[in-house]
Amino acid sequence: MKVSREQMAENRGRILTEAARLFRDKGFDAVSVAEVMKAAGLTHGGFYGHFASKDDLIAQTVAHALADDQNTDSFDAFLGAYLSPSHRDAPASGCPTAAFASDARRQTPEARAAMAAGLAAQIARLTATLKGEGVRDARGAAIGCWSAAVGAMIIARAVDDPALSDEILAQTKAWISASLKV
Amino acid sequence: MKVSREQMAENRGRILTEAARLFRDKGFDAVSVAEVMKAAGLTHGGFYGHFASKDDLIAQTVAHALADDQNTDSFDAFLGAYLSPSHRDAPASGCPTAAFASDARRQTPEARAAMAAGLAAQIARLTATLKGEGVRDARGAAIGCWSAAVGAMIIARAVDDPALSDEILAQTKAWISASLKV
DNA sequence: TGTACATCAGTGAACGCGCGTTCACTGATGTAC
DNA sequence: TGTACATCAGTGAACGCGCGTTCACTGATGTAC
Repeated sequence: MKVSREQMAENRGRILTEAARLFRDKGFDAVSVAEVMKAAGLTHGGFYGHFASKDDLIAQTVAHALADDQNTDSFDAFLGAYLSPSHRDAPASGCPTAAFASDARRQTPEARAAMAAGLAAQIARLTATLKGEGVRDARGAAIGCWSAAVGAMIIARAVDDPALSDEILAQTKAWISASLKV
Repeated sequence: MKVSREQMAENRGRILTEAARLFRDKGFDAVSVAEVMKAAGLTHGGFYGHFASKDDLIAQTVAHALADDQNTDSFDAFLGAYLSPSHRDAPASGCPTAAFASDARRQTPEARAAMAAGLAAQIARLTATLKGEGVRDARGAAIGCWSAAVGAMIIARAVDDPALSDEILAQTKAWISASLKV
């Protein structure tokens, strides 16, 4: 049955939100179109009224998830929240860069372009924050810090030894902080 | 037809080598058992004489690929080779940590344990190298450097803007070097 | 404002396809004598 | 050392399954009068 224009826009938004959650949790390949639609409270057949293909959904989800990313805190507060065990243990609602970056390489040009745009925006945000805190070569530091934070999160999630995982988060956090105090 | 014991051992080794190459290039999900066997010059039916399942192959490939990792160079030489465009552009023969870490989260306990063991060994190797070069808190620095190097490689590969990708590698390399000179 | 009807968002059965895995078979290996 | 035969690594057809995608249909929406 047809639904109102507002309802349709809301449905589309819910598909994107649920896709962002499921893709971050399980990866692009392991989540089916039917699973996303069911999570959004719809049936799978209606999917193609909203998106051209699963690849199209992936590209739009990457763009949507990275655009939502904000970090207006002080750098220390941001880093503390990012490299925390609770962020590590909740990938479904966590950083889309850490969740999507590895798979992005194998996605369509549209998805990779969205990734590049989101990354450039995040680097710009971090550069502004660090510059405001008096860090010299703020852009170089922003790129280095962001690489270290994303890398530590991916590695900490890969490991099933909780002590090693905690140590990777804590040591990386300490190392980033120390290198900014120069 | 039956083959000699030596031939069988050689076949098994070739399956693991080809799996390591294909999995690094395309990811675990996108490579089929038949594709691995064909790359090793065999047919898919014989696979289950060597491995219990595809998951078993994944776990053994992760263990095998990470065990082969060595870096006996000076830290600067290692870092220069690691964060190079040529390494970024050849994931199939490149660092297995950068290739497997993100997907490891969703693999079997056996694969995750192999990941943890490989990571612990790599951190120990880097710690020894840095300690030998007079770095204080060598373990903390090793963990921070490794997180940054792996994160930069994953991000540089995710982006389809060559200038941004090159900048991520170069700036991360410079940032790591600078933070070790303190 | 009220009515008639064209539009179209969503439904669910169906499709072709490739996957992981199984299994009856083949024929070279390697052991028992 | 030579022969007979049991073993078993590898083959390739076949399986059941879940996937992305299509499509005829339904019925509420929203427009024309």
